[in-house]
Amino acid sequence: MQELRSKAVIICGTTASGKSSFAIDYALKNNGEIINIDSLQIYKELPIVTASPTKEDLKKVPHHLFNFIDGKDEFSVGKYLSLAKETADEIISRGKLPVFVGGSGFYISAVLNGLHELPEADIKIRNKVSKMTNEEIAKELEKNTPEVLQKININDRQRLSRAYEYFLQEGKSFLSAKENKRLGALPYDFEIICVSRPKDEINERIEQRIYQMLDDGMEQEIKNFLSLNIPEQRTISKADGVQSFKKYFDGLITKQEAIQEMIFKSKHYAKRQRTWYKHQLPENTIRKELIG
RNA sequence: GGCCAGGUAGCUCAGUUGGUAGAGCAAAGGACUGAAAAUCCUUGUGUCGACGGUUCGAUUCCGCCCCUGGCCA
Repeated sequence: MQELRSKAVIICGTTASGKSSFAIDYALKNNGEIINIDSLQIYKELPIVTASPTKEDLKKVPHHLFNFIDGKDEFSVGKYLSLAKETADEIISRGKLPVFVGGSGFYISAVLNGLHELPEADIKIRNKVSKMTNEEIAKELEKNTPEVLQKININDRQRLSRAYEYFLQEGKSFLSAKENKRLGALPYDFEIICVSRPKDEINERIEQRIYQMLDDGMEQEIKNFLSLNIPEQRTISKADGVQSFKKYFDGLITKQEAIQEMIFKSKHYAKRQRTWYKHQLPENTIRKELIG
């Protein structure tokens, strides 16, 4: 006999696809509560830039895991996964439906499939590795676990560094880690809805939304954020628009150029999301084209 | 109207001492296992402004015309 699993829903879609308002409607109709599954809306510092839910949204239906992590703190999919499980279990215990909403493919994959059993990144080791050049890291990997270099491009700084960090922590090849079983997949019966819109429409909505963000006080928000001096390497600092506006504040480019750069970055992000959703989501995903 | 500088990829420009061209950005496709809005990989034929001339051969030299800036009338 198969155990009876609780139901849960994941609603994903590219940036500016309208997934958030779709999700609110969905939650209202299905006795649901919304759980964030977006890697940047997790942080509290940039609600406007990250298009986090508005006060009006929050009034309509309960939202969880939005804008609560301090940008200077380290965060990870692993941490997200346990928070997500806790939150969803609690929602289910109250007889409600968990409705995950967000665009981060990596997080969605973790929720659905779990993560390989391996230790979290160690900040001390990461800081040490961060001082090395790609060539130096590659040389060390070549010496110790040469097979990982077949899989990782030498320019792919992040994966290169992660593989070497893992070696330093565990003394083993990062590839062997991927043979470990996956743990922590959330034990629910998932319905996955991937919303989309024609590409031209997404592009237009991206532009419109950025002008709306400007009206909503994005410039001041970014200024405040920059005054916190959170390192540029942190993901929160790489939210689309932040570095572009920093260049504008520093007098390196015009405001119009900063806006244009932010638009380009957002379009690139949407592109990467499309690729991910096309190839990485499970077969039974419901693909839904939104209109209007 | 005169002089000067330009007109080369969707954009900004480089280049060809005459043998039909290449960067950045954009665009398209792809990868992805605790940093993921991250990180990375692949993809460049375009009447080289139009028309004539010289030449085996012109985007390159010459003439003329058109367009865009700037300066002078």
